[in-house]
Amino acid sequence: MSDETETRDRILDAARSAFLRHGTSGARMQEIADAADVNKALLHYYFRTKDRLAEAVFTREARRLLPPVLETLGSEMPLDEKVRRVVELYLEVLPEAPGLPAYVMAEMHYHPERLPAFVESLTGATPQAHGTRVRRQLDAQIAAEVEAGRIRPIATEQFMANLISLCIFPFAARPMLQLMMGHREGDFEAFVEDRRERLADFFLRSLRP
Amino acid sequence: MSDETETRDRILDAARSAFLRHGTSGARMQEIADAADVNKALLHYYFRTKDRLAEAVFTREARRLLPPVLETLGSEMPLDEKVRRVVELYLEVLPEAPGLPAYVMAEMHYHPERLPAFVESLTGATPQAHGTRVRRQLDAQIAAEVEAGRIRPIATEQFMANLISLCIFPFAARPMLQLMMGHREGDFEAFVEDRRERLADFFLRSLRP
DNA sequence: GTCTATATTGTGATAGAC
DNA sequence: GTCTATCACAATATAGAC
Repeated sequence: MSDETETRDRILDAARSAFLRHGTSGARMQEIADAADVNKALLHYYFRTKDRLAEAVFTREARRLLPPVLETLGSEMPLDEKVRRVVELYLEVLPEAPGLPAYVMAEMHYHPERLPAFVESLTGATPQAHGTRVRRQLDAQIAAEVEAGRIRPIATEQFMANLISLCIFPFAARPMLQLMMGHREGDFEAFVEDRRERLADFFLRSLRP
Repeated sequence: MSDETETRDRILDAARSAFLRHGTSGARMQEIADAADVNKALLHYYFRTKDRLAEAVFTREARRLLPPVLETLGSEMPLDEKVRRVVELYLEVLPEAPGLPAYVMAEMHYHPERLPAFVESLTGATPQAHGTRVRRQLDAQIAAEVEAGRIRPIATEQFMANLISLCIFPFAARPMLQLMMGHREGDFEAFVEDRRERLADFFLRSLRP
């Protein structure tokens, strides 16, 4: 049973790699089995279908990304700290996961109907509950900061969209960015390093009165 | 031959719809044929393989998005005008193309080796040429603005990444954003409308000294 | 250019031994 | 739990008539 979970994890790792490189339907069960060093039949033994295997991978990856960010945004932490924390979280994890954001966004478009149940199983709460909790917390904080004259008025939706866009997009569009910027070996890593130091300030500065 | 191009376009439209909804390998030739109201064999007559059909769709879509933006960024236009123009371009086109950014980004990750040749065929110039032209033009403009004390120093790469991220990401991650924001029918459109008016200012404000 | 019919291979999934 | 062998069908691609 240590073997059991070890094999299961090996399959998940192999599947993750294949799915991120080819997409769910582009990946081949045979390739995953080979990479996990097991037989194809074993994939079905553990996950029944390709679709469920993809779901397991998707869930495992999302669990690393969504909960910490939602928790941070919905917390009592001061607004500027939240911004720094979210930037930190994303720029820490995403460099280790090339292809993940693009894969996730594409799959979300291909199966939007699965999303609500997915988030629910992920957080233990209905999406609406999370949505409104984060939403209200940010609404209140932004209103208070505006009232105190520390930031300009901004719609909470735009605040969230801007922050998350700046964190995730460069990783999702990495091949295009590298091309546009004439990147060579290692340039992207340096770009990200620079970004880790400056992104939060860039964002916060745009909120100044 | 008016028939010829008309049929070809009908196939491209049908393929576009299928690819954006299911991805290249997830889409079925039969579905495309049905939607275009032709037989499957005709798809191969016009495009030989599914892969070439996908490439044709990809190219046609990218041709609408990349050249105008690269041209704007590489032009002699003042920096703040460039920002407003790029925001305008993207927020004008992307609402009509749900699923396109996510599809494009995923496919770029699945076939990064095709990208250089693709950009070359698209713009008639090598990616490096475009890259450096846009790059140098922006480098010079940013340096001049900094020198004049009108903006804070910022690396050109961060400038470009930030601008493009803010424009494209919300459309690429639309399903997730809608969920996080508790959107109902029409809410996303209102969000985009608001964004069209405020995004350029948000970005430019972050550059202020 | 467009169709029907068919070839052929790829691929997810299962049966059953060990 | 893991394997070998195989099924069943889905899906791309082609041949050839009209």
